[in-house]
Formats: sequence, C-alpha cells, structure tokens
Amino acid sequence: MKTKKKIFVIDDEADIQEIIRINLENEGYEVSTFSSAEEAEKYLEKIFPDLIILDVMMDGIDGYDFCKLLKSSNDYRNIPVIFLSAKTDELDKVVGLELGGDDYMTKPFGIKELKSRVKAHLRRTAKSAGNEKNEITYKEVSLNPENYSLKIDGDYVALTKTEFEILYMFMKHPSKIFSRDNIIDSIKGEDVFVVDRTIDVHIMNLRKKLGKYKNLIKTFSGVGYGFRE
Amino acid sequence: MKTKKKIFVIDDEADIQEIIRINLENEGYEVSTFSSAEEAEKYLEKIFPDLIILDVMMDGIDGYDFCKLLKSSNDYRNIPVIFLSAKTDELDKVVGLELGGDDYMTKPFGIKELKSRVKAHLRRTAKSAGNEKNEITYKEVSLNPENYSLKIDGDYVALTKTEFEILYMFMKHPSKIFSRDNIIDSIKGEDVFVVDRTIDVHIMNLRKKLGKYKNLIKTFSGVGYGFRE
DNA sequence: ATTAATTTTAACAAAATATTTATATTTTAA
DNA sequence: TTAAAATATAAATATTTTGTTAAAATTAAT
Repeated sequence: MKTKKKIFVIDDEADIQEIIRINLENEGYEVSTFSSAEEAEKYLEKIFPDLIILDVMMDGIDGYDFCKLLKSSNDYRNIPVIFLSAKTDELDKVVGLELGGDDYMTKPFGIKELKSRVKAHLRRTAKSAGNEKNEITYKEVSLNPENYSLKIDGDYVALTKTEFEILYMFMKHPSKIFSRDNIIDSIKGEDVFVVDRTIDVHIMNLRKKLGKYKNLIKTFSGVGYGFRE
Repeated sequence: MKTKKKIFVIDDEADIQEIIRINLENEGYEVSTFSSAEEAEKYLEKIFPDLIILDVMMDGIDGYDFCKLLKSSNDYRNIPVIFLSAKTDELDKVVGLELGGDDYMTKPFGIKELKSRVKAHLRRTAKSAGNEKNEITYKEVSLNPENYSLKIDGDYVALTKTEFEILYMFMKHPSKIFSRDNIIDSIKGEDVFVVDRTIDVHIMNLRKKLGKYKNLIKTFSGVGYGFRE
C-alpha cells in the first residue's frame, strides 16, 4: 500500500511491451519498458526494480548476457527475472545455463499467467526482506501487528487496516509530530490524493477506540498529530 | 504438497530409465535419470533427492557399492533406496548384505507396484522428519490429522485436504492473522499461481462445516483471516 | 474413460471501510 | 475579546473488500 512495486520490461517488440505494461499497471505496478538491455542498464542506477521481465532474443546484449550481468552484481543479484521467449528451446538453454532460479514464459503467454507469476515472485521477495513489525507497548496500551489489534487494559479492540497503520506510525516514533500529508503519504502512497479532513476522521475513530487513553493522541494545531503524554 | 519430491533413477538401460521417468513425473515427482552411479554421485551435491531407485548391476560402481557409499554418509544415509534387479538372487544378496532397510523390486516390475512403493517410502520419510501433526482442540471443536476430520460436539465432519490445511494452520496459531498470500504459500507452495480470492471460498466452506462455531474464523478486512474468539 | 469430488474462477450482492461534505466547536493570533 | 483559522464531529456518499453462488477447470477415483 505504501509504494508501488517497480517492474522493468525489456523486449524489443513494442506491442509486447505495451501489452505487459497495460496489464501490470492495471494491477498497480509501476512499469518501465525498454527496447534493449543497454537502455535498461542505464536506468538501473536511477530506478531499482523489484522484478525484471526479460526477452531472451534481442539485438545487442541479449537476455542471457544481461541476466548474467545482473546475477554477477551484488546489488542486482536478488532481483527476480522472468524470461520471455518465443521458442521453448531457447528457454531450455536459459534453464540449462542456470542463470538464476527465476522463471520462464513462452510467447504467446496468457495475461493471467503473467500476472500471477509476477505476483508470486514479488510475494516471495517481500517475504525474505524482513519487514516484520513488532508489538509496541505504551503503558496499558499495546499494538499487536500479528492481528492488527489494540490491547487496552487487557481488552482487545479491533482496528481497521488504516487505523492500525496510523497508530503504528505514531507509536513507533512517539513524540514526533506528523503532518496530515506525512500521514497520507506513508499510509496510502505518494500518488494518492485525499482531502486532509480524512485524516481527522481516522484520528477521531482511533481516539474513540483508545477510550480513556484517547488523549495519547495529541493535536498540534496548524501542524498535525502525534503520540505522547 | 509444497515442493515436488525429487527422485534419482540410476540404471544403465535407457528404456527402463524412461519408463520410470514418465510414470513418476506423471505422479508429480521431479525425476533425474543417470546411466551410472558415478554420474549420479556428481549430482548429489546439487540436487538432494528424496528417494533413489538403483539398479544392482551396472558398469563401474555397481548398486551394492553405491548404496554402501550412501549409507556411510551422514548426509545421505536416510535417503530411501529402492533396488532394481533382473534376477532374484541378486536381490537376495542385497538383502543378505543388509545394505539398509530399504526396498527391492525385480524386473520386469509393474508400474502400479513402482508407484505405490515410491509413495510409501516418501510417506515414511515425511513422517520421520518430524512433520507429524497432532490433534488440536479448541473448546468443542477438534481437528484430527489422522483422517482430516473435524469433531464438533461429538459429531464428525469430513474436511477436504485444503480445508484441513488451512484450518490446521489457523488453529496452530490462534489469534494470528494470515493474509491470503500467506495462506496460498503455505498450503500450496510458493510456486503455485492461484487467484487469492480462492481462499475466500475455502473459508466459506470451512465456516459452513464449522456450523455454530463458524465465527471462530474471523475476517480482518483488508488484511486476511484468523482463528480466535 | 467416465464419473465424482475438489479446487479454482468469475460475477454480483452485501458488508465494511474510507472519504467527503457540512456544520459545530475549539484554537490561534491580532 | 473577537474574527479568522483550524479541528472535531456526525451524517451522507463513495469506494473497497468480502460473502455467496454457480459454473468451469482440474484432480482423484472407479
């Protein structure tokens, strides 16, 4: 929810590029397309992709070599690569060369297949990148990421996802003040536009759920909100 | 169910290799064939097989010796070996030598026999690897791994395999929320591509079967599902 | 090779949540 | 103290997510 996953599509056929772009953008990914490996290479320093979709046969540096290049770099080694090819035997070669334990699709491929493979790979890397959240406790209030709940004096109160995210952010940095824009950006992503008052409503709902501890959330007029005594 | 079981087939007759490969791949195993023990040995480091099918008579290292080699290694000792031989008396020798308490088949062998023996051995190792599941009980609901059944107030309700796996995971970690992706990964494996709403249907079916206890499965909107009061 | 069982998908209804709008209340600053 | 600015609240609306059903696809069993 925070930031979009970035995907590079490297294929010299413009229409393949577009089919993939449209479908993946539709799924909420940020897609950059390139017609050659050289072109993509230049952008690697600017944008760090979460996944690369790579055609095997291309002019200049072909898919095999580009992948080898990636896998020999510490920075890029762990980016999953999905190979594309029109011919099965080309893919055999990829598999045989053991260019990295990623994935392979033959053209023409189904859109559904594409989407689900992309999703599966991103799911996998998300897992290995330790982004677990830990329980945070303040006095008699504790926020539990395992079940998105709030324990107040021993009683459990359910939070919605957004409420949880906001409160988590607050409690993670108590005594820090967050502007409404801060909050919107980190909860929804930078390209999401909602009216400021929306945050007020979430804050209000959180305070209700905090019951007698509602004043732990402080309003800083003209600035924003924060969590503290 | 998570990943394919890997089987090595070591036999110098190419057609035997193929018959076995086709039939076992058909059963969902990942099969690697080798024409000699030496060849197989090289691959042991790359691929750790769950089971080995081994011809007794071969040029170079024969089946007896290869098996002895395996059994003398801590790493490979526990891989079950199924011996193949054209002659019964050769197998007698294997048994006599006590090369490990595995299994023996004479050529020609029936496909059905092969499959069931393979399955039996894999089942056995799976068990000894401490993956046994124990009965879990919560209030008047208990989940029995022996027969994938659910006992509710004394009545038995049959679960399908997937239903069982999901509920087992839930009850093993009550009060934890699992995302749909979490569930797919642990039930089906990371390389399986299904639409995540599939889980909703399983949840619904589980709730139906839970009858009056259906509300033990909670929905956490935007997050996932979990088991709790 | 059929049949049956299970799993998956797709479509739409229902529910939950998020956002906006409108208005009341509080805070700020001159 | 008072007008302007900012926030709180409640109610209305929009959006997202989930529940449910039925049909299609896959898998297992006969």
